[in-house]
Amino acid sequence: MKTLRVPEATVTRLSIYSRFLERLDKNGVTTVSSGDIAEGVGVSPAQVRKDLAYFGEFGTRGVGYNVKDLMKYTLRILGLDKSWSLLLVGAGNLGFALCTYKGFNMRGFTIKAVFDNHPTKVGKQIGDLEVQSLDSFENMVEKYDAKIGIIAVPPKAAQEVADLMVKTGLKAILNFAPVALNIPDNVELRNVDLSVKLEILTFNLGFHEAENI
Amino acid sequence: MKTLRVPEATVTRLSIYSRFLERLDKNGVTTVSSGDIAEGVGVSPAQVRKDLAYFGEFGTRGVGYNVKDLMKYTLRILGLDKSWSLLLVGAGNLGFALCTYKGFNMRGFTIKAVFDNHPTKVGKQIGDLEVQSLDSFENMVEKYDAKIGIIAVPPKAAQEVADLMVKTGLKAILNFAPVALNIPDNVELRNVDLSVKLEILTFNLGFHEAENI
DNA sequence: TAGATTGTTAATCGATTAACAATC
DNA sequence: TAGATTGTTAATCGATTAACAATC
Repeated sequence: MKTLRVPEATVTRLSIYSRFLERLDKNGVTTVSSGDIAEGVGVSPAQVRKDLAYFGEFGTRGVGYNVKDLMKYTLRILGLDKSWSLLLVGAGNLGFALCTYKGFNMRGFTIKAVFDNHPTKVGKQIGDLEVQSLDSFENMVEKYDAKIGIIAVPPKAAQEVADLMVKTGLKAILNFAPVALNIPDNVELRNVDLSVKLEILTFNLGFHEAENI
Repeated sequence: MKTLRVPEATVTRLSIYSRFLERLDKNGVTTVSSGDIAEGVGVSPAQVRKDLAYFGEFGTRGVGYNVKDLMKYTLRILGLDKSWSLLLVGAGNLGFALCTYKGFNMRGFTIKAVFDNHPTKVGKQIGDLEVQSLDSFENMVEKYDAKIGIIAVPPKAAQEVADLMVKTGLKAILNFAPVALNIPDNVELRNVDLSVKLEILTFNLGFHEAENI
């Protein structure tokens, strides 16, 4: 069996191509070349073709790719041909923003329940969800057959929440708390760190200034 | 001159080491080895030493690193030995969450002004900031000597906001809108894409299932 | 001194880029 | 057919890992 390991960078770009293709499709574009995609998302045409080649042959030489087809293929590859139930822990401002974030729904993600252990938060309404105590977490995992949890609690509480998610059988965690979590290998973990990218910017700003001296 | 290009991955990790060192320092730890750091943030000891070696020799053989010193060095390298003024455009839920996000302040970032062009948003209070119309953007860039802008508007409005930021002289942009922005080379741009990492998770979940068949 | 740990070099690994034959 | 564009291979580039001399 041909089990070529797919670089994570390729998956990241695939997600971006996929969204770009949705936009083209919405605008009525029917055919697209690797060069068009490359220009639209800011990579090289060779990169686009190489990335797609990990998964099959989707284009026609001399012509390009059918937008609707390629869009569907990329969505399927990413696992987005079905919808995903998310459980969110942390009903602070970030949790609230994530609950109402349109970008998730547009890609087939639905936050089914929000949890927080702070007494002032429990019972609060966020959109059409009522914030629940963590006591009901396990029940909700079952009820919604959830596989993915989102952590949006302060750093100190994050590991405890992660442990709960692992214990209750979630298979993947998206962590917004700026700490390194300890998680068994069979659970997927990715971190979104809101300030790291900002620090890359300040690093680069400082560096450029230094070069001018 | 020794101008070794620093990989962006190294800068990213440096930001993470830096925060870990702050935590150690707060806990009263005075000395740390590359192995300790590696374990704390989930990389290899060799990686830690290699990353630091881009910037100098900060440790003592046989001993390790002085926590407080290394913390200060990493902060300085990242440009965080001074504070940074941020201008945020987009007073939706995400903008609100970013305004109140503690993680920024803890690293020396302060959002000085929030902007939105929607009539229902202008004048609204977010913490101690009043949402302003974009008409005052240029004035605020000057007033706060801002170098960095944050975009937290819907995808369709993002390019227009980016153009304004470039025109008014900002040097770096952190973009939360899920679109590829067109920006001149002399302005730094980084994107935080909230759903891409989620899609890496679903990709990996699907892939693992397939392997079991 | 013996043990520990750094800084650095060389080896390995992996990802990107360039080039081009295949083919519509 | 001529022009365009894919899929794929080979070459290049860059980052990570392993190993170890230096040295506290």
